[in-house]
Amino acid sequence: MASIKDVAGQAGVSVATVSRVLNDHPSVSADARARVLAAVESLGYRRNAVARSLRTDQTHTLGLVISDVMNPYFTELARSVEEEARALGYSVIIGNADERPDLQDHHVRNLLDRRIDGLLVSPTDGGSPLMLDAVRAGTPMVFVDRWIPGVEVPVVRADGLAAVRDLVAHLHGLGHRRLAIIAGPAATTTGQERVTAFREALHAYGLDLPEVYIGQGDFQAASGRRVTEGFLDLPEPPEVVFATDNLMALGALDAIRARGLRVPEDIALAAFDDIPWFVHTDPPITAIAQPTGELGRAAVRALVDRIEGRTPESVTLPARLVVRRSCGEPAEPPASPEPPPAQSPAVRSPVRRSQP
Amino acid sequence: MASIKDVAGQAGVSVATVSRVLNDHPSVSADARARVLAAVESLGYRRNAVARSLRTDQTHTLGLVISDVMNPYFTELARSVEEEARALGYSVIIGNADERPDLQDHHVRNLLDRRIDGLLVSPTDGGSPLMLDAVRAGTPMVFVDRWIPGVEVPVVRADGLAAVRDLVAHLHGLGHRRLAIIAGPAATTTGQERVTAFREALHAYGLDLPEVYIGQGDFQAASGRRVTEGFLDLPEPPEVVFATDNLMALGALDAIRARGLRVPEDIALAAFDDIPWFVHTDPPITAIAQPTGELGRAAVRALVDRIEGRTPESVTLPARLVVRRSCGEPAEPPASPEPPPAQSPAVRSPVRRSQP
DNA sequence: CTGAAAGCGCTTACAG
DNA sequence: CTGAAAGCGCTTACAG
Repeated sequence: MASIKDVAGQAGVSVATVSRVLNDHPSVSADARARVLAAVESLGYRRNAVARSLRTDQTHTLGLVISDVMNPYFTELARSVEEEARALGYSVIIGNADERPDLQDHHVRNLLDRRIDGLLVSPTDGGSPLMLDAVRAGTPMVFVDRWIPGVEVPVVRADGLAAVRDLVAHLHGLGHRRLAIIAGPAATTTGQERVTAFREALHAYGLDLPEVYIGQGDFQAASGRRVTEGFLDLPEPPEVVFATDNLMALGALDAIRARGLRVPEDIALAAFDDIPWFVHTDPPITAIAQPTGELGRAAVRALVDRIEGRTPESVTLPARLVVRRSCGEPAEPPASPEPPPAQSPAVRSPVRRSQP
Repeated sequence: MASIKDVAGQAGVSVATVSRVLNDHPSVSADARARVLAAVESLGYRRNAVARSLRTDQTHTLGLVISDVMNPYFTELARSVEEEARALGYSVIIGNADERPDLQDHHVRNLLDRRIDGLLVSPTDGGSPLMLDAVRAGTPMVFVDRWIPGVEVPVVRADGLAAVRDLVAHLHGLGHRRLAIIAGPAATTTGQERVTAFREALHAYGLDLPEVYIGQGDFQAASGRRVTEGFLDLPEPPEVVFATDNLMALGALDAIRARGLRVPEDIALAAFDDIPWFVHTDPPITAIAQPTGELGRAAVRALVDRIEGRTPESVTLPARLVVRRSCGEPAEPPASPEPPPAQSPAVRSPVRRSQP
């Protein structure tokens, strides 16, 4: 592949001059510039980013380590991250941890070796020595969605507290009293927070969250299936299952369907994270929606701020409840024989509901 | 960040020796090795992959340019690609073209500049000059899923012909005669092939595929919605809509639902590409499933073969029909005069069907 | 087994 | 405005 030296030779100038026109440096004569450009064209020259990075000590690349690409929530997050990064002149390399700490470390190591300018991570665990070292070593870093407590790194995330409270209010209003939750890994902040928020919201209604109604999942579909089967085997099964991510909700649906039970008649289902398919499942699933695109963009901005010497800020955006039919229809008609605004006519028109 | 020079200093050896132990070169004394390793540890040294790549002229990185990460089919493809690549000692950088040729070129350019060792692409169009140049320049390349006719590059893809024929047989058996298709971009091979396969299968049953029943989509949900609305506005709407990817099927569902119509009673729906959610949509959707993971892995193997000097081979794997309920119930019970094995009893047990 | 040295392809003060 | 030269952090023949 042609190098800058070849271009210089062809254009009859020094490599310094070639470099200058390539980098839009002002002090280059129009004539030299023209000759260089012509040589670039005729040689099909492409700048070697590897050499450039070595010399300038910047790769203009961001690393993104997410817990699971197959989870539509993270897919969307990754997409918005790449978009914003591109807009700011960076590319991004995605590392998929698949909810495995060892894989997460593999990717962090790889990304660090590649000298990415900064790292965006949604930690799968409480923080490996490697990750902690990276922070200590001064690697520009920002946490998205999940974070590691006690580590001095900006966090960009959604606060689901209010939405979980709304959800519990909705469920309580529907007459449900035995509510169960499929939790995420205790080592993740989202895994813990969602359970805590749920428990507190229940307490506000004088309800308890007994241990047997807390199933330990790992944010993957199979665990949602397993936990739900356990719930259904209970002498007194819950009336509602709240899956703390969309994949576990899928698993829960699988399990419920496999027993020949119906949602919401036999058991209600709600999920954290909203995805387009929830509008079309049978029944449409009530979910807590995060401002995913916003989160991704804000995270990139924070990281780039940090990289470029500005002061990055943590960002917390609210999540919101999207009521559909998987928890049952409201018993009380508002104002008239029918359902209240939030879960009324629009319920039947899911398309509109999911795109407010 | 500590460099190899720092390590050499600390260990009291030359940088050459450090490099040798780092690369497991045999001729290093046990003593030197130990001192180097100790220095690496105490300094927290991490090899600079950028410098290494510049020197060795290989990045051990594969580029993957896909048409749309948000499409679960491609997400899974990307995942399997990364897995196989990792197993073979490569990392992968994903470029999301979002079905936009300009974005596709952006990523190809970026990847080429980064000197990736090889490129895996699922082309969004018929081949930009940039892409063609890259092939001509000898960039190791393999096409996955879609390809560019006339270009000498191995192709790894699924053949949907037989599955489309099975689908049409299924639809015909259900009594449907007016079948419409939502096509993908004509510039993509999959966009064309699926229409052709569908038309030919229809002919085999003496059915026609009139122009008005061919809707031009772009593999994105919005186009599925738009095209389906057009179908529904026809004086004589089709009895079946076959969406040639899962996102357009989602859009079609949206459009059908918005009119208050039911699937399959008012209109039947089938899709190309199967995804886990199709089991739980209302109704479960009949789809053509590709061996996605296999495709991703085979593509990586072909590309790495090419990179490492072996002769890569094109691979074509069969897709298969997965019958669910979105096209209607078989009129006749199996075992008797009607449906062939492919669409019999299991139809009622979608969970099992999707996980054979 | 070990080290000095060249060189990968760039960028960037420094002189002129 | 332009070029010679140093140097980024590695690897790898070449001598010894």
